[in-house]
Amino acid sequence: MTASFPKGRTVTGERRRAEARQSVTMRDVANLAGVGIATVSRVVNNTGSVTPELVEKVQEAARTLGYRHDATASSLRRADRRTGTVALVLEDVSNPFSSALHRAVSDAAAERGILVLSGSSDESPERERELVETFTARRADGLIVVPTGRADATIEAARRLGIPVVAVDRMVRLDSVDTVTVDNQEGTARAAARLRDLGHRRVAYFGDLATIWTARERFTGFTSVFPDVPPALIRRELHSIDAAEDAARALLALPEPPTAFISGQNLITIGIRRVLQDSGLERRIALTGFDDFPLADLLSPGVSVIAQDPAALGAEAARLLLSRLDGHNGPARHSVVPTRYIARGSGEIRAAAGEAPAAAEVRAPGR
Amino acid sequence: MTASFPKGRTVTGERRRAEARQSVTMRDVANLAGVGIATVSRVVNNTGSVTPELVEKVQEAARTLGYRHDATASSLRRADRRTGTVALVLEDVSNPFSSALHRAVSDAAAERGILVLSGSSDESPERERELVETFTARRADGLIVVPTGRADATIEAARRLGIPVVAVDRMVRLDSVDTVTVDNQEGTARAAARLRDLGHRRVAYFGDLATIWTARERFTGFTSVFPDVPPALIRRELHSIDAAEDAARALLALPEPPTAFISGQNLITIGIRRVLQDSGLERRIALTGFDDFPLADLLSPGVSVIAQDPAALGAEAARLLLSRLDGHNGPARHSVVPTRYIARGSGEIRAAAGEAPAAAEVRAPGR
DNA sequence: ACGTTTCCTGGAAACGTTTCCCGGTACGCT
DNA sequence: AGCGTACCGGGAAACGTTTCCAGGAAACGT
Repeated sequence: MTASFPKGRTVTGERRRAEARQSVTMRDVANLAGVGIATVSRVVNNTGSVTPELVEKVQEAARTLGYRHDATASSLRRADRRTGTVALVLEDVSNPFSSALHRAVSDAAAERGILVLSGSSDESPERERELVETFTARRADGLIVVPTGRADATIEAARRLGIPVVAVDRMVRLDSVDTVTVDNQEGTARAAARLRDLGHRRVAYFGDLATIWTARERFTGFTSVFPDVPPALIRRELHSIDAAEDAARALLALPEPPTAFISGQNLITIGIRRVLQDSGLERRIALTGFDDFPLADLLSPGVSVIAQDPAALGAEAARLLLSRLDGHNGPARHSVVPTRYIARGSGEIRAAAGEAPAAAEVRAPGR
Repeated sequence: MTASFPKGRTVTGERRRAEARQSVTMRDVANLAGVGIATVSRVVNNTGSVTPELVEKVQEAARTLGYRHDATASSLRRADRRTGTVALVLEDVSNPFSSALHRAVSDAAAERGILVLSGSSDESPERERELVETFTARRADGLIVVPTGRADATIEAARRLGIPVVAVDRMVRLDSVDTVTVDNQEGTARAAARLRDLGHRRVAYFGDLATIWTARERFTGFTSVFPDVPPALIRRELHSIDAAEDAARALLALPEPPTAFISGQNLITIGIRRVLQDSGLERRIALTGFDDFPLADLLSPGVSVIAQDPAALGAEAARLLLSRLDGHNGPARHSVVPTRYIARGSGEIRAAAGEAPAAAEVRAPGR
């Protein structure tokens, strides 16, 4: 009895299922309800029309059997081949910017019963490539990507497969993908101009990896206001708090240290601030950072930032993607969401009168 | 020619596919390579053994045709029915604790080529239920859940379907699920004892919703050290920064305000600190929070915390889940990962000599 | 009252894959 | 040389679903 089963058609299947406690299928439900399998499908998806009486019978049967719809089988057969899944490639699921974006996308998707797959590229093109490929293999209905900028070929491949893609936070050269970005240049330029107006001339710029589109944009914004800052005050390729700290320490040791810092990114801002604070300079040297971070307001002085709204970014990306899923088929669209300058103090510090403030002056208590 | 197709077997399929630019299947590859479809499958999964020569031919064909493996069809037919997906139900994808956990799980999964589906329950049992049900419909191979504690029935249902579940951060009453939690009681008790040893007697406790297991545990830890703190100093059901701020303000207005606060959670800690800081009391009244948060060290004084390690939590949860996927079938296991007290200053403030410091004394400049 | 349309239902054919099973070839052993 | 074994490859049957199609009953119009 346990060894082998007769070769008969359905008998084998049902026996095996019963034996192995396999999942209960539409056929089981159909049998119990005494209807055709097609009817069960119609009831489950409540599509087509079926007599209320039968609906009740089917639902009853499904309930007693503990039937669970199988989404994979469904999407395999379904005409549109939809899986009800969108995939999200972030830089790092755990950083605040990414995760706020994640949340916004997730919410927009959930509203339509769509699930979100996600992964972290860690700024690595290979990893991005892997993720995009896995996601397309999983037949995600659409892709939202924060592109590293060096795996565009893979994104294009996904596009050619007919999967809609929207690039978020960073522009991408392909003309088949929607993008939603932030006005990086404008925001940085505005913050820079503000420092200029406060009398700052020696303004240091600390930026992220130049492979990152936003980093380049922000830097451009900076140079548009300070076209001839000495190269010694410019550091790029900074991608961690530690790197930023080292660089900041180095600049402060200069004979003519900067009177203000502009940071192109979160972690850099924190690194600079930490060094400033360690040296007791946080009230003497101005600091403005791109991208807000939690608790920036609790520090004293508060850290002024050019805030972007990752949730808005995510929501807009989701909107674009969902419209594609709804069949919209126009040319690529490019949304730009505005930044907002938040004055908290650190960006409102005036330049000291002299080019290089005397040490004594520097150490004076801030208030 | 465009209207209808002859009824012949393969012809129809191929024509249609060509016409509609459908995805290319194994059959297409098999045809081009001049092999059987089974061989293509073997090559793609590199299982079984097939002549190097044929492998080459198949890969060549796959390449020229741009063949993409279809994971949904694959998992449908596959004997183990694996989808290569685990699902993660968090409280909120975008909060630092959740997202760090997310990241750890994601990394462990990625190592095995497993993808992660995620969703936010927002502490709502209905939402948790929905998520778990959707995930099981999607046939996720396993589930990692931060349970609200009020949707256990659904979790049990998933378990009965044979899907391994691990509950993380919070205990769950079911004996079919592995759990990994933090030593909430012990950690809180230790921090409380420390305050007691610094002379504090009027210690306020601010806790999260009592429906949350961790909140109850932490509170228990607190009362074990301060069994008879006046009820006025105890606030629970706090779940946002704002709520914590209001409560903190109210307590400070008391004739006998507390000399120390213990916070059961991140946002509460921040709320308390903000109020303390607004009142210039951050150096007079002690504050210890459960769960670390970024920049806690940059404030001054730094905020002392009972730190948990969400990444470790996630990694352990992933480990437990993956072992189940690998076939481990023992009874439920319960991991407890330790907390760590981080002294940064705010938790090291001594109690003032008098029971209720005079107003003048309180307002004196901190330094 | 009869033809025609509409509606509901069930059987069966896909969807793209894995896996079972069997035929065939090559090889090793006696 | 003959036999057995091991191995490789292909055809076809699943997996659980949706969708096509056709049949039958009911409703409708004249």
